[in-house]
Amino acid sequence: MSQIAVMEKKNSHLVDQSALLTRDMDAAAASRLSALLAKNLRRVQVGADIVAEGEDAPTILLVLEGWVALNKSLQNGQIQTIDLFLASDIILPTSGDALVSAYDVHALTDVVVSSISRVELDDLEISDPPKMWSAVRTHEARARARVAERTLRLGQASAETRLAYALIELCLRLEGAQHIPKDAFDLPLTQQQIGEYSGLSSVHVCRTLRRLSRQGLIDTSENNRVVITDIQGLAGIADAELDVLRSELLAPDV
Amino acid sequence: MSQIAVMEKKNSHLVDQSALLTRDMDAAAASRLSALLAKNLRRVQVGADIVAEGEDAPTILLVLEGWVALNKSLQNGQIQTIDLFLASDIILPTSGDALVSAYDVHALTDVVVSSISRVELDDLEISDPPKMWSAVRTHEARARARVAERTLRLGQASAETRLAYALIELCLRLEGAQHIPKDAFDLPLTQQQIGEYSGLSSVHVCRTLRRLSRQGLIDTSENNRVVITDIQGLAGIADAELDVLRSELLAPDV
DNA sequence: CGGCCATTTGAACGCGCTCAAGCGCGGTGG
DNA sequence: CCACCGCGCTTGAGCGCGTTCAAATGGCCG
Repeated sequence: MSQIAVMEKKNSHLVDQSALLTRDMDAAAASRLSALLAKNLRRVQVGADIVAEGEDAPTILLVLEGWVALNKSLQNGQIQTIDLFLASDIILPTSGDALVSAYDVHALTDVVVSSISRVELDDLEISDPPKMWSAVRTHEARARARVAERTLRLGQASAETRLAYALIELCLRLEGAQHIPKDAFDLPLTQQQIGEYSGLSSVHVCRTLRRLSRQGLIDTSENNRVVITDIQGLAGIADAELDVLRSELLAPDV
Repeated sequence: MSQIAVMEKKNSHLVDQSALLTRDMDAAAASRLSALLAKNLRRVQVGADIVAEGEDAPTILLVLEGWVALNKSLQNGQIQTIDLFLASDIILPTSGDALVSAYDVHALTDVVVSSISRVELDDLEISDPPKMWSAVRTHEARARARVAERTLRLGQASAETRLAYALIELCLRLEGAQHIPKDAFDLPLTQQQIGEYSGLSSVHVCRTLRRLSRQGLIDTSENNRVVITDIQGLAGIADAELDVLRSELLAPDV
């Protein structure tokens, strides 16, 4: 067995995440795409940038494992996290000009990603039907819904509401196939990073989390872990309805 | 001439905006799509909702004339404008479930729109190559860039920066084909609505606009009209570089 | 044990909000 | 014609939420 073949075997469970891209493709096209993704597999350590702002960026970036933040920052260094991505999510790091990234794509944990560059995409397009874009559109619709809900609260709601919402959002996104909220989960973000996500200072994140915790809504005693003890109460503070939110954020693949 | 034919003639300059969708299609497909858009043409008055939150929504909504706001609101009635759309922009009002809108789509001026519903889209897809999606993706990339830039400032920047940025953004989007910023333009928003766009109260919008005006950066003496008198200065306060921003927001159609 | 980083808590400031009153302008009707 | 609205803009006063600065505490690893 060649070294590459061994590597591909070892990583096969990761590339399986790409099933969402290859679905509906004919077998030949699907295997060509899988091979491309296996070739472009990349492991990135916690805290490193997967793509830096202003760098050349792939057109499509696939998260296979770990947590990824899409960040933008002001000249004074203040960071805002535009969106968070988990395993199986699709990141489109380029804005209009389709070459250079307008964002920092940051590894919040050790991460495994794969990617498709613009030229590779053009090569595929020649031979493969663009069924793939349908999956990309679904993911983009979910991302739009997430960003809109967060923007609403960032612009109009209190710190308590913003944080409660962030927790509810992550809780729902992590719930997976079975439709029960995952009310206890690892949250590999520092309070600083939670603040970057919700537009708050780390100090105020701390205060507000403790307040939620004192109200008996969450339990943060274990480090880097959140237990939601009263999801209805938390959803109330987040100004969210769980069912509605779920249908927005977890829309099925079309 | 039949009445419908007359109407289609009268509206032809509007449907021409759809050239961006039909580009690269073969003539037959293009004319079928144009006919569909002409059939679905709709005029909406200032202040009316084009699509209300929770209603069935078209998959693609095309703005042919006027200004449109994509709004979300909290239970207490507070409104946040997620994005603004001008003539020739494409709105994707559905989130995940692809049927019901998660937004209010609101006419800020008298507006002409057209739309393609999910079923119409499926019908087209059968016969027409999905070249159209390429245009949609381009527009979506621009929309993502806009939302990201605004989210960054909504989360991290002062009222002055947010407002300066909003003006710069609109100024660039209105500049059109020639690459000179349109430094004087009609702004058909009340200060209340500017506040909904930038996450500020109408009172503070007023104060901040006056401050910008006192600094000699803008002139708002004429009602519903903005003249940018020092675009470099304004860009400085907005924490933006005009060239970079332009390439993000006005990316060419691929 | 010491060193480092994240979290926690306190104190004080200030930006942007709310409440409230006044102003300017266009439209309507006596 | 002017009186009278109604709506949006303007300005003032005061408050409160979230910030910054600072110091103390806690947890993890060398």
